[in-house]
Amino acid sequence: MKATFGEYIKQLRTDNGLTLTQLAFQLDLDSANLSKIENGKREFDEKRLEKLALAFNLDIEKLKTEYFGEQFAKKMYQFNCSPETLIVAEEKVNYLKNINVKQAKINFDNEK
Amino acid sequence: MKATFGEYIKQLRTDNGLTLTQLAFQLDLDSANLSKIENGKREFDEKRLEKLALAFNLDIEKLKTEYFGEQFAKKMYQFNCSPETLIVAEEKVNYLKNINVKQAKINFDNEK
DNA sequence: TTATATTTGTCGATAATTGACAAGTTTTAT
DNA sequence: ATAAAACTTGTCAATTATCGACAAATATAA
Repeated sequence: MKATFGEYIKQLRTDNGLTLTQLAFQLDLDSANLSKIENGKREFDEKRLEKLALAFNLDIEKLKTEYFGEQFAKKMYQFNCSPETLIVAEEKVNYLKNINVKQAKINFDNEK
Repeated sequence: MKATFGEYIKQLRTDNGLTLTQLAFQLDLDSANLSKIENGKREFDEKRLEKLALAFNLDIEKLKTEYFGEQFAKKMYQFNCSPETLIVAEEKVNYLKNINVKQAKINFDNEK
């Protein structure tokens, strides 16, 4: 596993024999900026995840997992969060999904 | 558990019998903006976590856990991330801590 | 009602992000 | 060795996001 998403992209790119310019074109990016992304000097924008998946025929879900996983890790490292943070996050995601389901049900019932 | 950090603050505030104006003052905030935070229309800035902990005599670590946990949950919900994301995050945090420890050791050794 | 508390809308200032280009360095091929 | 291609770095203007501040509207309570 690569520590940073930039390294991950670089790996993909070189493994597939692409130049910065070539990949940057597919991602609708300046090659100089892609270089910075690969070297951790800029963020990769989530709006380009789809294009990245397309470029290398990757599962978008796996890519998202990698991408957001790293974002969370960076934050946690930066602010010295306890591991408990992730457990809380999990609980809260479930809570969010639940209230959404319930709301959808209410809406559905009301439409009848 | 409250789903959003705003609700959590509101709970704390009302439980302690404070008005928006009173708490906002302690947080160095406009009461109107605190209201928006409580109602999820603005973000609570992490730089104020300390003041919040002070205002209610809370453990800053627990507060951070709650705060960042919710941030991650929101992102995951918004982008429909798989639960796997959190596992990846955990791995990556450990990885980040490790390389930092190693780097510190190298620096230390080189100083000798 | 009158006062107090809360919510909502808006706007300008400030800060963060991004795209773009130039200039530099490194790598590769001949 | 040198020329071309690939990569890196620096910078800056433009865009975008965030924030503080205030006014006005609504809700709550005395």
